[in-house]
Amino acid sequence: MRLTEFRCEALFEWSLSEVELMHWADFTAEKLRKERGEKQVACSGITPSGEFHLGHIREILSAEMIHRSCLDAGLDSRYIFIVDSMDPLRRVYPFLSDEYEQYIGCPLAFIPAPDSDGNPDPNAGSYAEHFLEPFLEALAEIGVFPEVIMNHETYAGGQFTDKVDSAIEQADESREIIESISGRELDDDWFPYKPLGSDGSMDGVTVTGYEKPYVHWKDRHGESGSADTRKAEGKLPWRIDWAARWGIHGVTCEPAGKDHGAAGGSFDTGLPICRLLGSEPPAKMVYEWIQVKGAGPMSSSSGNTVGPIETLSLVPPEILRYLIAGSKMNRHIDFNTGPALFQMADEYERLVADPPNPEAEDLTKRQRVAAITQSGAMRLSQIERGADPVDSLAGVSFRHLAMLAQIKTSDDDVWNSLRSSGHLTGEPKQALQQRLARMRNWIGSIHFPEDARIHIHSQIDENVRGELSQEQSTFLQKLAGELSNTEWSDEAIGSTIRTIAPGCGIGGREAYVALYWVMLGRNYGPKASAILFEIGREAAIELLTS
RNA sequence: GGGCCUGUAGCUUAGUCAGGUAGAGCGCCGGGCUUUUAACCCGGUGGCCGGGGGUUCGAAUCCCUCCAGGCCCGCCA
Repeated sequence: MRLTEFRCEALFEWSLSEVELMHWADFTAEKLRKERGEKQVACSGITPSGEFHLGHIREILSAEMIHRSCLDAGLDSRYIFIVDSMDPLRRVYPFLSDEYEQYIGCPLAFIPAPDSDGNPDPNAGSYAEHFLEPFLEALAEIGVFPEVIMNHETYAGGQFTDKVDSAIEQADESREIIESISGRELDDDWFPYKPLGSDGSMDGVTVTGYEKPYVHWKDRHGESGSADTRKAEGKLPWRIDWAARWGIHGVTCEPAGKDHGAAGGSFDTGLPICRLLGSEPPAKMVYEWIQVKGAGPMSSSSGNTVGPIETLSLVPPEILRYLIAGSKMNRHIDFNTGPALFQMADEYERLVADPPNPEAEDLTKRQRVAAITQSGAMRLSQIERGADPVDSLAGVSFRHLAMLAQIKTSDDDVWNSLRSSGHLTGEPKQALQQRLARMRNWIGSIHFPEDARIHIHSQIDENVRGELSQEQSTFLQKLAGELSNTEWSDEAIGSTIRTIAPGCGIGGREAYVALYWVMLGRNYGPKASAILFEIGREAAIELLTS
């Protein structure tokens, strides 16, 4: 704990003189302090339409890491997560039944959630909540606990009223900003507020007048009415809504995807609109796309990308955080749930085992930059802020767990194995249990790399038989005979192997190579005695004598 | 058409903003550990920093230009 505090202090010291040598989140925190002072509000948002992807995770983690960096730098920081629950249902998604046609244009907060068949279920709560819930659970797994703000509640609470009034009073200016910056032409009947019609949809509703706080409308059914701007009876159009909420919540930082960041995109129009409505906007900050690819055919039409929930079911959360923390924001991330996961885990574990020390004196500028960046990435990758990275490994390497999970079918056997090898004392912590669960998911999925898969043969392959020397064959025969009397434990089997080998005229290496050849069809592998143990006495003897 | 980002070793990349001898990890090769956590340790291999031009004593870094890739400009992060 004290060490962590010291490191944060040290980072801050660096920042004063060598701001450029910081991790991007720390750099941003420092920049925010200079521009906006001690109070910071980091923000990210999501539309709970049900279509989530990893880009959302990148956005959220970027904001959350900046928030953590602000806290680490001693700033008074909040991280808010705005749910666009007032956004309308735009189309009938593939996972919805046609019955949702009737809800198009209605705010997601006000329409029913689908049941398992995709039909509206009046007893399942709101659509927005329904999809938000599992997403928030996923966020909790990666250590993200935002202040959740449902945008429809902000409308219902009247917090938007002044902004709405301001936008309507300055409708011409708003229009001018959007048209000149985005380059697109707005319809003549464009109005900076979209009231809900008689059927609860904002589609086909025309504004007929404004008398604060009421927006009068006429809808496609010929009905007319008035929307109270102090309530959730309508909303601002996206480009204005976004700009308005910056002011309402005092947002000082909100990373946006590069679609919003493009010239003329919603960030560019948001900045002047936010000022038009009387508030100071956050500085423009844009992050690149992220893509996580998996193996095999996926439901998604665009290649075979893996969604955030599925990714989290396979990838350890700190590794996912590290993927984001270790990449610069403007860097496109291509990741896969195959071999790259092993590599990323290796890299992470190397850093944990041998933490970079930015304070070392004999470092070149380059090395110091790397050390600072890496130690920042490690710090921000922890699920719990301030936690010791060593704890995240729970004492077991990713590769070791991959092996154990394959040869031990029961979790208890894995724990026993870890106890006997000294990796574990007592009962496994929840973190370790989850690691194993994810590992099993991964191994059981098509994403697990084929060459990391252990295929235990049930009999000697003919090609393999040809490779074996006379001595090796003799060894295998003798071993088979001996195994029928050997105590069936990992250790005893190992000892038997080592005892028999010399008597067959071969060294230990050749003996093991022979064993691996017949068991796995390869000349190397995980601990041989452990595999034999797992195969079981009878099957093992059958294999060796086949 | 307008704009943004990227191009450095076989792969992933650091360094680019404030120019000062190209760094790292993985892979690969060799050796060690009298042999197993696909581990670990030591050594080695490997880059005209996308091409060309310019500024400079000096350029991966700044300027111009070209090439290649990705993306945005319809509320898809």
